[in-house]
Amino acid sequence: MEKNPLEEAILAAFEGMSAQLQAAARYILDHPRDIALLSMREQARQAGLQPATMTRLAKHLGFDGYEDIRSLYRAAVRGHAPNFAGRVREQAQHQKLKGDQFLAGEMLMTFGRQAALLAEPDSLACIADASTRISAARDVYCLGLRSSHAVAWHLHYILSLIGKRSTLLDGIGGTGADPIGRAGPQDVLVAVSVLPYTRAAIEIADYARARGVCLVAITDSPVAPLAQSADMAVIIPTDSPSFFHSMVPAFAAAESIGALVAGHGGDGTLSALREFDERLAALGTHLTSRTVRKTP
Amino acid sequence: MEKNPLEEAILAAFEGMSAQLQAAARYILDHPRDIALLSMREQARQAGLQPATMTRLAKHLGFDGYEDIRSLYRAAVRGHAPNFAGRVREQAQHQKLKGDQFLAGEMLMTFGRQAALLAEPDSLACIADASTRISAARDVYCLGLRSSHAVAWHLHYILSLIGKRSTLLDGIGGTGADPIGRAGPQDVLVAVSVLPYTRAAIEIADYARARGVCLVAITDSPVAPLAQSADMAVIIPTDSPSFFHSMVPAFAAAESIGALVAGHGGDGTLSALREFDERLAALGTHLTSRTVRKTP
DNA sequence: GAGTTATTGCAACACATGTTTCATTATGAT
DNA sequence: ATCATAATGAAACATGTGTTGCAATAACTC
Repeated sequence: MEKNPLEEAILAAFEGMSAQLQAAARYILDHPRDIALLSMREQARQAGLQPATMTRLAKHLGFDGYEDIRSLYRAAVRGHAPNFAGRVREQAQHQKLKGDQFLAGEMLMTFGRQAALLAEPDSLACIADASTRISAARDVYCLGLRSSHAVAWHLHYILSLIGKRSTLLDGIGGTGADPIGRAGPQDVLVAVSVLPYTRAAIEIADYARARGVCLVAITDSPVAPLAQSADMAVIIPTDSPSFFHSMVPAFAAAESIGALVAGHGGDGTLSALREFDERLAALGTHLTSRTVRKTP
Repeated sequence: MEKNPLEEAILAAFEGMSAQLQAAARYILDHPRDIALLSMREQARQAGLQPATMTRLAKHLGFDGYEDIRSLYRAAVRGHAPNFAGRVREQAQHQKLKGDQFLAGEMLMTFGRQAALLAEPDSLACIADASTRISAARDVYCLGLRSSHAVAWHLHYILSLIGKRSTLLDGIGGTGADPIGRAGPQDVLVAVSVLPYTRAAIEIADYARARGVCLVAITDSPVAPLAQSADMAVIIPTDSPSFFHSMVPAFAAAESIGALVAGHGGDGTLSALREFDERLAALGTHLTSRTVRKTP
C-alpha cells in the first residue's frame, strides 16, 4: 500500500466522525498521492464533498487547516524514502536529536534516498553502459578536479586493482593533462564534474573528445556542460541538507561502475588481483593481523 | 534519475533558448517531482526566476501554458510505483534484468541500507563527536591510504574549503608522514583504514598518538587496529555485493563530519568560503555558465 | 551608430485557493 | 414533541494562482 502519513491517526478517530468527515477521511486514505498533487477544492470535488468538510476534517484531526495535511502528503511524495527512512525519522523525533546529530542524520537519510534514485532502471542502465564502455576500452583516463577528485581517484584505484590500464589525470606537478595526449578512439575518458564546474575539467574533456576519445561523464544534470558533449552521462544528484553539495552519490556510482568492470574481467581480473596481493605482500603493505596490535 | 516526461523535448530545444529559459528548463530537469507538487510561482521562487519565465518556457516548448507542464508531471508522479525498491525488484524479475544492472542495483540498495545504519543514534553520536574534536583542534591531519585515500582526501578538501588548517598525509614524493612531525596535543589526526589495513597508516597513527595527537578513526570494526588505539572511532560498514569492499559509507561519514565542522564555524567559515570563491574567481577556475557552451 | 528584434522584469488581471462565518438542517437527549 | 447541540451547505473573504501586456533593456544586424 502507498505511503499514508495519517493512516493511524485517521483509523483511530474514524468511529467518532460524522458521515461527511468519514467520507473525507476515506478519500484521504484511498488517494494519498492525489492529496499531495491536487488542490483541496479539487479533492472535495472528486470526493463529492464540500470544501469546508476537508478543512473540518483537518481540524478534527488536530491540525490548523487542510494545508497542513496536504503539506504532510507532499513531503511523503517528495521524500519517497524506503521504509528505513520513516523509522529513522520516528526515532530521531522520539529521541529529540539535537543540532549536530540531527543534521548528520538528515544528511545520511538524504544519501539513502539518493542511492535509491540511482537504483532506478534508467540510472542502472547508464551505469551499466558506462562500465561496458570502460571494459571495451584499451586505456581509461579518470578525471575529476576539486570536489570531484575523490570520485575519479576511487574509480582509478579500483580499475588499477583489477588490472585495467587506468590513468588519473590529476595535475600533480602540472602534468595533469599530459597523458591524454596519448589517447585515441580506442580509449575512454571518465570525467566527473558537478557545480561549480571546473574550467580545466571541461577543457580537458573537450580536448579528449576532439581526439576521438569516448567521453563518459558523471555529472549533475543532463544539460551540464559535460553531459552535453559526452558520449554518455551518468546523472547523479548532489543535493544536501548541508552547505556542501554532496559527492556521495557520484562516489557510489563510480564504485558501482568499477565493480561492474571488474565483473567483466573474468580470469584476467582474478589474476590481476592475485598479482596485486602478491606484490603488496612482498612489500609488507598490509597488516597480516586483522585486529588489535599490542600497544608499541 | 526520476521520471522526466520532457527530458528529450527540453534537451532538443535547449541550445535555442535564452539564458532565463535555460535556467527554467534546468530547474525542471533537476526537480521533476517538485514540478508536480509545487505551484508555478513557488517553483519560480525556488529557481530564482520570474513566474513569467516559466510560462514562456512552456510556450517555447509548444504548450499553451505552464499548467500543461505541471499536469504532465503530476501524471508522471501519479503513475509512479509505490515502492521504488520493490519496483526495481519486480522489474528485475519481470524483465530479467541482465547481470550488470542487477549487481549495480544490489550495490546501490546496499549503500542505502548502510546510510540507514549510519543514521542510527549511536553512529550519529560518533560522527558528532568526531566533528566536535576536529572543530576544537588547532590543526587537522587527514590520513587514508589506498582505498581509503578518497575518503581522507574528501574530508581534507571540505575542511580546507571552510578555512580549517588541514593537511593531507598522502605520501606524494615520499613525504607522507613528514607534516605529522609538527603535530601535538592540540591537533587531531583523522585516519581512515579498512581491511586490508595498510601498515603505513597504522604506523603513522601510532606515531601521532605517541606525540599526544588526538586520533579519530574511521574504520570498519570496533576491534580494528585503528579503533583500538584511537581516542574515538566512527565505525562504518564496508560490505558489498561486489568483490570490492565498499568505501561509500566511509565517504558519506567523512562528508557528514566535514559538514558538521563547517556548521561549527559560524562567521569564520563564511568568510573562508568567500575568500575561496574570490580566489577561484580570480583564477578563472570555474565556468561561469551553468549550462551548455556553444560547441567549440 | 542606428534600427530592429528578442528578452526580460514588472504590474495588472481574471480566476482559483483555503478558511471562516452564518443560516439551515439533522440528530440526540429528555 | 421539544430543546439543545452538532453537522452541513453556501457565501464571503483574503490571498495565491497562471497569464497577458507593456515598457525597458539587451542583443543582433547592417
